Amino acid sequence: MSKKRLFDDPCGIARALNAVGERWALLVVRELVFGPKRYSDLHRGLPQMSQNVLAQRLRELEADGLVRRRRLGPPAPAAVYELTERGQELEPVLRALAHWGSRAPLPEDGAAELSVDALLFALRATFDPALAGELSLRCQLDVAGDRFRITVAGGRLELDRGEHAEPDALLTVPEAATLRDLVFAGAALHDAVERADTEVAGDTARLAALLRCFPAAVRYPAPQDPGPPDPVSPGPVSPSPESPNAEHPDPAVSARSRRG
Amino acid sequence: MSKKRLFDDPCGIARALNAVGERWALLVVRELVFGPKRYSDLHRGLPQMSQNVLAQRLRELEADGLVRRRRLGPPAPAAVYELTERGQELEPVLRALAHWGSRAPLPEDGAAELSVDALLFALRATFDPALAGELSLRCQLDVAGDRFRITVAGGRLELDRGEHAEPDALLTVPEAATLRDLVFAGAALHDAVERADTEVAGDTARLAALLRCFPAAVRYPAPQDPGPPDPVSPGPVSPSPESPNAEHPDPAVSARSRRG
DNA sequence: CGGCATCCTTCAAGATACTG
DNA sequence: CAGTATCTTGAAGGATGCCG
Repeated sequence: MSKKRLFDDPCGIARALNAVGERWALLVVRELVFGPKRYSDLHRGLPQMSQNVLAQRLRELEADGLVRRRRLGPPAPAAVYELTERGQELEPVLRALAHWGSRAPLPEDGAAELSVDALLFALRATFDPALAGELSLRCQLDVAGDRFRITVAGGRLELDRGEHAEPDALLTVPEAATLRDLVFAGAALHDAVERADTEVAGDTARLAALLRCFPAAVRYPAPQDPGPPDPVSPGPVSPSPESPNAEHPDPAVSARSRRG
Repeated sequence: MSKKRLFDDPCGIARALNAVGERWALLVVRELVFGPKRYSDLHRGLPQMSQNVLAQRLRELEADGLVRRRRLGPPAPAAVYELTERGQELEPVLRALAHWGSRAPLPEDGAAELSVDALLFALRATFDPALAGELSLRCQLDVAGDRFRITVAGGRLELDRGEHAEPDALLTVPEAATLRDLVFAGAALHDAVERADTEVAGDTARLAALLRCFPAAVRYPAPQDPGPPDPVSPGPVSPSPESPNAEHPDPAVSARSRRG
């Protein structure tokens, strides 16, 4: 029961790091932001994390009141972990980290694949209202069997597990990498469909527009063609000031719920 | 030159943690958000961090392009560390962490004091526009010799190192703990002045109003009197979801007096 | 098979001392 | 003042075992 190593610092940042600053802790939270998961699903989303560390992080997060362990069954004696209210309040932290990290270099020799939840959270964090414009769309998304619903309206994006009653468009991809290429590597929708690993239905024009709403400064290598010339310097220092403060989601756009 | 231990995960959160996820890294960034500092000043702000780790973190942050090492002189052969543009872009991350952590429990047996920069950043992160109302104020702040300028207007707070040309109010405290008690422990301004360790000038009414704009869910123990009963449960789960803090019905703050 | 606990190795963190 | 060198402690990583 070795006591956790804590910062003896009353600063809020240090207190936050005392709860979620240990290695892997925030990635475990990331795997839980879209809903409860079982131990083995957590391990699937974080394959590089050794299981004893996963168990220990879960114990610590539970002791700190960020994660709740719930037993399902008895018919199916499975346990699931879910974020408490306090744990869900970490979403702005994850969002800020993901936004900043989306412009950080990819790890070299990166062989690991994005977990489904990581990819979908990246969409949440890197959605750009300016690129969306007046786009309004309800899209049903199926990634490797996991179903999500996307709603874009009024310059805002909502993304959760679940199903739309009447989606405007459907997108089905066999694995996370396919969607990753569509969104972050500039892969063309029709190419993916022609390779028969992707299915689309409904308003594919607006679906394609949706896929262009996520500007990743560090591009994934394009899957087949070199892609458009992207003048992003890989250097350590940000080359241009860009938009100095594109942070505050203060959309003066009034939400127009279309589609009756 | 041991290579840093990296997450092999293309997720933006993991990539961000590869840069600032190591122990102490974000606290070093915190110490630099208000401007450049020398090595010894960094060490003063983080006394519990051993020097070899500080040197290593600085090397890593510099290698990742978040921190720049700059030589001053030659008259004074001192080196300072400062955040690069990329490093300054971490402020939303720090802000989200500080906001979340301001509701986290204080470390038990906490003997350490807030660093000046940590305290001032806590003001940035926990300022509540709803509590500020229509307050408008330019305040000059002197904490243990460090000078900051605060500007509140239109429900927004600005806080930087520097001086106001024509401040509406002045506040001088000998150490960080004094300001901490005034803001987060509910200490009364006139009591601090009477103990002669604090000096105020100008519009003290609006200054007192400013000090009430920072709702900390986890209250510091009051410095001298037991203070108002604060029903904050130390339990692991947050007792009530939102804004349990009392709002002081003292809206006599809309004055617009001007000090010559 | 899912859900961990245990054992062992490796490497980062922590404390102290020391140098240009 | 601004770090580096050295040593010790302890967490992370990997494998395996156990139990319902």
